[in-house]
Formats: sequence, C-alpha cells, structure tokens
Amino acid sequence: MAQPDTVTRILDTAEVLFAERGFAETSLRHITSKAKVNLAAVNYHFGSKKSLIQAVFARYLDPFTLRFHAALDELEAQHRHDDSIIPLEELLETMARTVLEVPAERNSLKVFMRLLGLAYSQAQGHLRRYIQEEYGSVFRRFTELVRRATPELPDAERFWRLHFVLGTVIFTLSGLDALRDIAEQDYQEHVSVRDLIRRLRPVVVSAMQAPLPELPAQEAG
Amino acid sequence: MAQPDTVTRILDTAEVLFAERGFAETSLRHITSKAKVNLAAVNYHFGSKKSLIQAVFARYLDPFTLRFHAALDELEAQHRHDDSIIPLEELLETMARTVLEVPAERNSLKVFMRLLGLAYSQAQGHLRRYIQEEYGSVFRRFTELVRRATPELPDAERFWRLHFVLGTVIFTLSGLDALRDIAEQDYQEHVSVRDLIRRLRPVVVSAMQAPLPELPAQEAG
DNA sequence: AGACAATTCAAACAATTGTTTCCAACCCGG
DNA sequence: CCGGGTTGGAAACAATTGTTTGAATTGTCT
Repeated sequence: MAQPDTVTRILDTAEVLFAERGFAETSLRHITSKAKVNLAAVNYHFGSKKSLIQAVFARYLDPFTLRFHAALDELEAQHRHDDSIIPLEELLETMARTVLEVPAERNSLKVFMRLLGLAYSQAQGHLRRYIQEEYGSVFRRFTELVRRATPELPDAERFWRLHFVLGTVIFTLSGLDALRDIAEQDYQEHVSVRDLIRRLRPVVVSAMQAPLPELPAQEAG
Repeated sequence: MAQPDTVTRILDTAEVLFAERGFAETSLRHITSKAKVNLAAVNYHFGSKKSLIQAVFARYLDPFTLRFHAALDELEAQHRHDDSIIPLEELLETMARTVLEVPAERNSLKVFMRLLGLAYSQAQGHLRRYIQEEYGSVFRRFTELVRRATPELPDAERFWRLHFVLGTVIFTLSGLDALRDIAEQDYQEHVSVRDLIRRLRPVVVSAMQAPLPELPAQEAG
C-alpha cells in the first residue's frame, strides 16, 4: 500500500498526539519518530511548530466552515418565507450535524473536540487569535441567526449561554473515553456518540431557553 | 508585614502561574523568581515539579471534600422531616457555594477548575485515578441525593446530565480568560466569576430538568 | 542523460528545562 | 552558645526542546 505523503503523515500523527497530551507536552521528535519522518521535515514543510498546530486545526476547521456556511445557506433559503426566523432547534441541529460530518472523513470526532477544548483552555494566545480571525465569521453568522431565534435573550446572556452549551458538548465528547469508562462501570451500558447526541439535544435546548437570571447584571452604561 | 513561609509563597505563586499558562508552560524558574525564593527551594521542599503540582491540587481538594461533606450533612439534617428529599436547586446551590468557598480563601477558582478539567481529559493519567479515589466518595454521595431529587430521571440519564453540566462549569471557568477576552471585545462588558455563576444557575437547573430524549435508547437486556 | 529543484537525512545548534550540588547565612530550641 | 532544620545564592548538571545547516537523495522536466 502506498504510504501517505509526508505532510499528511505528520498531520495525522500530530493531531492524535496533540489531542492526547496537549501542545506543549508533545515534542516534534515524538511526532516525527511516530510518523516515521525526519525531524527536520516539520520545519521544512510547516516552518515552525506553531504553524504545524495551526495546520492541524485548519484541516478540521476549513471543511467545517465550508460545510456549515452551505448548511446555513440552505436553512435560510428554506425559511425565507417566514421572516427568516429559523427555530433554535433547527439551528442547533444543523450545527450538530455539521460537526459530526467533518470528522467522519477525518480521524475522529474526539480529536476534533479535544483540539477545540485545548484551543480554549490552553493559554496558546496565538492559536486563539488565529482561530478567531480565520473562523470568527461563521460563528458570528450563526450567533446572529440564534439571536433572531431567541429575541427574548439579552446579547450578553445569549453569548454566555452559547458558550455554556459549547462547554457541555466539548467537555463531554472530548472526555468521552473517561466518561464512558465510568458509565459502563456503573451502569453496564455502552454509549455511542449518536446516543450521546440524542441525550444532549433536549438538554442543550432547555439550557438555551432557561429563564433569565434573577438579578440582571448592572448593564454597561 | 511578615512574609509567608517559603512553602506557602511557592504554592501561592505556582497556582497563579499554572492557571495563567498551564503546567508544562510554567517553568520552575518563573515560579521561584516571581515568588522571590531560590530555585532550589522547590526541589528541596517538594522533591519535584510533579509533586508541586499535586501539592497545589491537594490544597484545593482537601478543604473542598471536607466542606462539601459538612454542607451535605447540614442539608440532610434540615430535610430529615420531609422524606430526606432535598430539592435539586438546593443541592446545586450547595455545591456551587462550596466550590466558590474554597478558592475564596485560596487564590483563584480557575486553577481548581483547570485541574478538574485536566483530570478528565487525561484519560489514562494517574491523576484521574487519584481524584476518583480521593474525591469519588463525596461525588457518589452527591449523586445519590440528586437521584432522590429527580426520581423521574433514569439513572443513566441523570449520570450523563450531571456530567453535561459539569462540563459547562469546568469549561467555562477554566477557559475563563479566553472567553472573557472575546466577551469584552464584543460587548465591552467585564464579567466577574460571581456574575458567571449567577448566569449559570438557571441554565444548569433547566438543563437538569429538560424533557427526556425522544427515543429512549434500547435498554440493556 | 543531464540539470535543476524539491525533498530527505544526520548532525549540530542554541536555548531552556528540571534537578543537584556546595557553601554561606539564618533561625530557633536545647 | 551550640547544632539541626531552613533559606539564599551561584553554578553546574544532564536532558530535552525547537530550529538550522549542509550534504545526500529523490523526483521531474528538457
């Protein structure tokens, strides 16, 4: 069988190791030795470790943004007659479907989620800036549609709630192995990813539609 | 003013830097120089960097489990007359209060959350086992009380929902810096941790009380 | 085949890391 | 006042890190 191209081998190995151990804890030597390529290959093809990290993200996020934009186009076309207001459930459903589609052709959903989680928690400033600049537009488009679907929510409240549910999804799917261990140990029940998504849906919808907090924060003047 | 003990100065500084930059990205030299202690002091008092991290961990976890057990004792005593059923809101409220109390006397809540997140994400790490042994009993006690408060939920469903909301809290609070950056940039609004907790409460409660998923998973025979 | 660019390779680089050592100073209870 | 536990200081250690270099190799085109 023909081995994949060097660049691909590096990316394939890097994303797995990054997901397992984080960025700083994964050395280039570990990546290159496991990928069976020369150490210098990373700097030759990507320039630096930082660029490699961004390339790993791009391989997930580029097809994601493409598909997500297309899915939102279709969704908007369907609802052009009723004031362009798309129900919250449909928006969330579309996002979930797109998120599931992308890793289907790549490695695994878990890696994707782990990487997203690392992008937030790990203090790699350059990564956050890169993601926000490169992919902020899709997220802004999505939040705008969510805004029309939830007019009763103040902007800041909606922002935080979206990240709350983002946290739920990323945390659950990225730590899936650990959670599955505990769940099977306690309930002798095997859970699939699709099973988890089914459980997540009503929880996420209810979270977004929760009553407003009792004492609204003093609004910025 | 009397300066704190060297061990304390190291721990205080380490937990702040760990929270800001992560563990691997924080060098002992950075810690010791900022703490104004000698570089060798860390290895003298703690033995290694690994032990230092665990010491930082213990300084949160030990008082937390202690206080949480005590808080649950009190809560159970208060509700001994009405079938020992404690409303879900009170349970969540008590947990939130305890989680907030511990870092109140320490430095930052963020370190606590980051450490918890790490415990889950590192699927086969020794850290998760350590936490599960040390911290598992109090969590099992808590889930049992939640079980009585939500008798309509199947056991597995409740398990997953608890971890869903756990994911929200850990993700939000451990990635607080990143989220705060984005929020301030978009809404010119500074959010405090207490502000976030206030926003979290109704969302978490609604998430736990969401309707059951449409198609119940095929039950294990 | 010859020529030229792209790629691979081993080796070394410079910087940083955790850790250890040795020694002088300090503090405090005996 | 002595002496063991602690602190501070500087240096060096061995190991690992990302990155660079220059030669060897491969591939591709005329």
